Amino acid sequence: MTSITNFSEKVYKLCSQIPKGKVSTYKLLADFLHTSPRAVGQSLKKNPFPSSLVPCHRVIQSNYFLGGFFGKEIELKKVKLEQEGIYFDNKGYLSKNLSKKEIIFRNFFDPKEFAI
DNA sequence: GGAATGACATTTA
DNA sequence: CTAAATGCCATTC
Repeated sequence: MTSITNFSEKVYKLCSQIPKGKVSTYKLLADFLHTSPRAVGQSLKKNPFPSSLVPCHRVIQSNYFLGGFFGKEIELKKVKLEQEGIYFDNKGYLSKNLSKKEIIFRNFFDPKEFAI
C-alpha cells in the first residue's frame, strides 16, 4: 500500500477541483466526503502533489480564517492567494471587501469520475 | 488494538 | 470579533 491512502486520494481529487481565484473550506470537503474537517486537514497536510496539481493553499477555515499551513510562512502564502485575487487582512481573515459567496467554491463532483 | 496527534468546526460566554 | 471548551475522524506511534 502506498503512503497515499484511499481517503486522502479523494481529498486531493476534490481539492484539485478548486479553480484559480476561488477558495474552499475544510468543512465543505469534509461534508462532501461525509467525514470530519479534522480528517481532511490531516490529508492535506501530507499532500504529496505540487500546488499546481492540488492547490491545497486554496483551502481555508470555514470562519474565513487562513489555515494553519500559513504558520510562519503566512506572508508567503498570503501573497500566493493575492496573486489569484483573494485578499486577507493583517490578522489573516478573508478581506471583507470580497463577496464570500462568490469566491467560495462549492460545486464539487464525485471524485470517482475524476483523475488528477 | 489502543493512545496520541492535528493545515478544523461548533457552541457558549 | 475574540477566547475557551468540546467534538470530530483518519493517521501515526
